[in-house]
Amino acid sequence: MPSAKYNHQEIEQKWQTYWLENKTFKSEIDPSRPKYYVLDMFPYPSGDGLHVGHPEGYTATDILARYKRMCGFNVLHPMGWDAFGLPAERHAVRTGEHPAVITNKNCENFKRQIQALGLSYDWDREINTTDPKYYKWTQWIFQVLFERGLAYQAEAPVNWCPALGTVLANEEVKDGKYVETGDPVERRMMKQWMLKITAYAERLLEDLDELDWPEGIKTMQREWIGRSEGADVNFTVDGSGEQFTVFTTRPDTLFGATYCVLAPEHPLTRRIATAGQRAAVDAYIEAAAKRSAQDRMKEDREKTGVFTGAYAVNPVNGALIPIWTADYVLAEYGYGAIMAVPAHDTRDHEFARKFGLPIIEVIHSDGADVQAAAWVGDGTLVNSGFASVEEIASEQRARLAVIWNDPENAPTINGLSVPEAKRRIAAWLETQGLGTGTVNYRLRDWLFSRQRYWGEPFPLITLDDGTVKAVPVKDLPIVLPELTEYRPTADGQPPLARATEWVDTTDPETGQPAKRETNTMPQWAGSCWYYLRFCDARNDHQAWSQEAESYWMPVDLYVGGAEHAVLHLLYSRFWHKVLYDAGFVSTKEPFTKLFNQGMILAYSYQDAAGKYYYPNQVEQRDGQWVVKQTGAPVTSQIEKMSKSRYNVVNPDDVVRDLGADSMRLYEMFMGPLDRDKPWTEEGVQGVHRFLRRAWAVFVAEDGALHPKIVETGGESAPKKVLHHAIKAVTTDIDEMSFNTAISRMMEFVNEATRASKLDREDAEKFVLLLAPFAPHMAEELWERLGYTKTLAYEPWPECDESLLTEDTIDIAVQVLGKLRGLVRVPVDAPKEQILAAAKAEPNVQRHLEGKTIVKEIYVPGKLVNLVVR
RNA sequence: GGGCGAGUGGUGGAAUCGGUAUACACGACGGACUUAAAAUCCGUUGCCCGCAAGGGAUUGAGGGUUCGAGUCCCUCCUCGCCUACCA
Repeated sequence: MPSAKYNHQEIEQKWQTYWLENKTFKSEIDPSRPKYYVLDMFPYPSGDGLHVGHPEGYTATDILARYKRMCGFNVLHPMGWDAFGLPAERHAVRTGEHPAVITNKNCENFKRQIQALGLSYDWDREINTTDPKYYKWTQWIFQVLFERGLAYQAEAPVNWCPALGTVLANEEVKDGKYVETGDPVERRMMKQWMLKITAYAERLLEDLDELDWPEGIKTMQREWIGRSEGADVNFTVDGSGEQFTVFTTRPDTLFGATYCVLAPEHPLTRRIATAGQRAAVDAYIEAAAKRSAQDRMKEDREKTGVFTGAYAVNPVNGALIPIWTADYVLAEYGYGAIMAVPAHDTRDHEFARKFGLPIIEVIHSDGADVQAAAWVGDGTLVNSGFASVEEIASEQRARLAVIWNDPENAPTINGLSVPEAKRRIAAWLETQGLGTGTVNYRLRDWLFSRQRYWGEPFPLITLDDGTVKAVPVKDLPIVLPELTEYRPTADGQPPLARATEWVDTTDPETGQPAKRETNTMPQWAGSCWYYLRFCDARNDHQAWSQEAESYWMPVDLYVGGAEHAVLHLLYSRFWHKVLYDAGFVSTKEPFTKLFNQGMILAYSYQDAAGKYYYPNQVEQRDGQWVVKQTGAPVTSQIEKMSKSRYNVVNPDDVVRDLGADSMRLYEMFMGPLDRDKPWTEEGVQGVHRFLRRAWAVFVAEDGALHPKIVETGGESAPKKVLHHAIKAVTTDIDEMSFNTAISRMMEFVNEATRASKLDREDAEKFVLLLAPFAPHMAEELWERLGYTKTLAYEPWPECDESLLTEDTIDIAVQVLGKLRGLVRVPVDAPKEQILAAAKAEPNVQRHLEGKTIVKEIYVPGKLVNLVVR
């Protein structure tokens, strides 16, 4: 006997089991059907379990997946675990337990929680980045990069985090701290594996244009890549054979260069320092090295610097300009050296003012006083050139004779506009052999090694002579060795150095002794290509087959948080392009459309002392929030969910109390998917009530199908509302406006509740409409309507437009733009008739009295506006 | 400092192209059911004036374009996120 009440626990359990046992959502290549690949950013399975933010994106993609299946698409909708990472390693260090143990436990918990939400994943494609069967192929891709010369070792200034005992990527450091934990980070020189992402800078930038991604994310990637056009200019150090190159975006201001600055780390800085300045320079370099990135970022960082005592020759006019060293010049960008033009660069201006260096105007703009502030805008070139070489002071000419290819060709750009001057001077520099037009990128090569245990080992060996070789593919994966102690070694070596038997190996080709790499790959590695593995997740011979890749790729829709705007998304695009060049993938870009869901926030309650209270500890009295027990007033605010704020909502509780369908529906109903919005208990209750009302339309008190559902109800109010809903829900899903789609379904349920008869056909169509949103209830109702098979592949209902057209319509009548009445007219009434009816409307007449109509505006089917005087 | 986004009832939000602002939901209030409460159902509900008919103001502030502006343009304010010496 089917139960009468909406028992979400029973229903959800039943259908989740059904889907799993019948592998309802298993997807296989089927060239006869169009494919749709909809992907979630797979989670790091933390020990805290799922929070309500995860299901927001997952529900959105699940709705799309279920909808597309019903529309006849062959849908690929997979899930997996980005399971390497620091928390598991820290746990291992503390307990001595292998990180895989806790990792697998967490994965199981996540899986249980995700399955409890009724998400339609093809679990046969589940992957785990820490599984050797998976990371075998991560290692293989690394070798593809290595063999193409895109992986190299370099002594590089790195972000060393003493608390973690490892280096971090630039992207993982913000304000001198590790973004995840806030531990301070300092600079060190270390030999590291680097990936040459800069070789792809131009393509990573260009191909953004074709992507259907949020503009904000594209902008962030463009800025991260930071392309800037300019010129390399060579300077000689006066009185020594030394030379250095600077990069500038403003070669047009070369005549205004009054000094140069080398980064403290620049190799020449120490070398060119004169005897008199040496002590000061050495002290400055040392201080700069010690200064943490944190200090360098200080808000009111006053510019500092030291004169080296040396002078450079300005290549355009032979002037001697002092060379300083200062930490406002970054060693990692360009050449770590600049020419300073204080008149036209705010940073140089600030520095010049502080140290009394000359400021020469070379771009003139009326009203701009370059002595007071740098002028960075447009203008006309002044003080920039010579009619002939004779104009140049003889002493300067002598210096120029040495460096110019063509000593008779003096530069002149006076009177030109900025863009024209840039072109002219760049061309002149080239003929003189003093520089070239170049493009620079802010993007740096990707620091790819970590001094950790819980990551992919590098598939490389180093022979005694220093030769680095890739391990043959047949010998992959290089599996992590078992350790008893996961701490770095006493002398600062990564934990893998403890596995001496593992480190000491032999070259399988020559039998020579060799050593394995003790660094591991960063967490990004596994997530760089997981979307490709999903295409062919159980392939033991290849990372993926060409057949699977060409059928499923690219990802049609990728949904995740905006926090991965640059890192993961840029790295993935980079790997994908390398794989494209190597012929392993058929598309230039992996993710056609990207969508960022907003954050789910929550109310938190705090007393005057700053102490937080759980929502159930407070209540509202006369509009003021107070602590229930003490009556002490508290403030309520909307904040990010966090344990310390006592405002975390646990999805397990929601699923247990109100059901997965309510949880899903509520997260979609809260507001637009891409916006941040606060969770409220009343809100979930509200959608739960909607589901109960929907249930009551279908199921009578005795548990049988509700008698109001009849074979033919004729033209009924619910039918009309249903077809409106079909139309709106269909376009809303396509546009990912799930909140409005749900309100349309609510309108139908309200109407159907009121109605005494409901066409069986309409009842069925509504169930199909509801299915992507509340799949458990929909399946249950479908079964109660007499079907024995899942509705997952039933065709999506179609809207009958003829039902939406009305015989009569209401036309709004405005006088001078203000609404004064409504007239009901036949839908095909001619304009004249409508205008006449409008003017005849009593209230409209009152507003026309004593006035003359000067203009009549008629918007067909909408309104009439009468302009009077 | 720079970039992006957002500001609409008591609350979350809706309004496809410039065309009836406030759909849908929450909350609140009133009623039914109940010994009572919860749950459920029905009704009312943006603000001001008015018994009503109706009128007035209203989408962060101010200005503009237009027959007509939440929507387009300019100036400003507030909040959120991202970013920060990149030559």
